[in-house]
Amino acid sequence: MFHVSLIPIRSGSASGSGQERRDAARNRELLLCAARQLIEECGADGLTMDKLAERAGVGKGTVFRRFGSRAGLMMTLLSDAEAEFQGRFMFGPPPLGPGAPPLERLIAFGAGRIGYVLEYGDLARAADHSVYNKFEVPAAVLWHRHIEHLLRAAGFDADPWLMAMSLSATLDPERLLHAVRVHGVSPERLEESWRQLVTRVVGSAEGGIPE
Amino acid sequence: MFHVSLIPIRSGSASGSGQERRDAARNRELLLCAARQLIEECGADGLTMDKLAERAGVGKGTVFRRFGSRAGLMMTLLSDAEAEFQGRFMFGPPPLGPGAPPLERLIAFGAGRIGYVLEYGDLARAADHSVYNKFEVPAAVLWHRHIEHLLRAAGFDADPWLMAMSLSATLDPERLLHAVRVHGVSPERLEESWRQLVTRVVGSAEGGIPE
DNA sequence: ATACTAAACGGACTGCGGTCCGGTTTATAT
DNA sequence: ATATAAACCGGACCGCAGTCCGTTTAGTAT
Repeated sequence: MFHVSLIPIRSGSASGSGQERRDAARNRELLLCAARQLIEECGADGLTMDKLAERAGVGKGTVFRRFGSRAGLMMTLLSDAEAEFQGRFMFGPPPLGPGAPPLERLIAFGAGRIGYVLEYGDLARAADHSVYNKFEVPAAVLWHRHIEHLLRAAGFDADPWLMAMSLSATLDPERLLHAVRVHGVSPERLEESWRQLVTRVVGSAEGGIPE
Repeated sequence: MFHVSLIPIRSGSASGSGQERRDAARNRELLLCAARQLIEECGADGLTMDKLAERAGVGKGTVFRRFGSRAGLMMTLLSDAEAEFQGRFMFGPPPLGPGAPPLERLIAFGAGRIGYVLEYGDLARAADHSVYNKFEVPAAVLWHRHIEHLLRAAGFDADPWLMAMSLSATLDPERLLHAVRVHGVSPERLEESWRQLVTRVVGSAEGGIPE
């Protein structure tokens, strides 16, 4: 398993030019630690930026300088899991990773994403809840590109970009969680419906070449 | 064109038991009028509940008692257009209304919805932006049921409920507007991609019976 | 050690959606 | 006309995300 430059999730660690100042690093750890504590106590939805600042013993400005927004904080908290998932579908073993036929990979991608969303629940939803351009977040762009690429590889040649958007919409955390929590849909049912969807979309097109 | 009981969009007019009090009716009109003014001046996103209350010359509490929330206000503002659209796809002429084969109706439904969203833009987005259960709004439930019904009629028998959810996701105002405004996608491209999607989903299933 | 600068800090402040409750108005019954 | 109760009103109030700016601090050059 490589650790080559995945898509930068967030300024999780000392990246960019120069070093990170000591106090900044200390506060970052303090904040992340306090955030995990609070989420355990109140749930992701119960975490407020004020409580976080107070718990970590820093000013509110510091919280926002570090994470930019509430959604940014949530992304940072998810960044490990996210990087792991990215690693799996980009470099991992088939059928999720390269080596399987595109359709198989699409099916596995959806299943993986469904599992991810159900595992992290509110956290994933809160991370998506950036008021504007939640579609331009690096991770989201990567998923979109990945789906688009698999569609092309599977021989789908009618506007793969838009079709990838439609497929991404299906995997939206808010919708998935709503189906599961409000309507009691099982993860297996979600996966099966996703399988139906992508299978039919890719269609009886020749099936594409494994890669 | 019938005016039989469509799905109640919002408490648009004096519904329910008894009469609406005079002052209440007056204030409702004042508020709707002021809201339209403000949207013309500042756009839907620029409308705040405080500004609205001030402009209408009523207290803030009155605004929320009337509409419940910001999203509720937006829905009320859209209720005429919404009722008209509902009337068209439920009772209007084919291919949107009954009489055409299910697949044709599905295609027409998507096109209609795309047109609707693009026409009302931010207003439609703001109406959807109810923090919780934006999926349980009566109008949304109706669309979902309609799609599900058309899927069944078209011979799709593998979890039409979830598939309707996926298709609804594609028509989400936020996504559609993002594609158009940020990526310059044309309405025609959206419609064509929707056509591809539903055609493939319904698949080479026998095609269903016109109804 | 000292002086200097850029970065980080903190908390008061703003604007927003939404709630609450004591006072007021309207319709109805007498 | 008068009493009564329910519906309605207004605006102070709350919690929250996000911003601003005067102050402090960590590294660096001398």
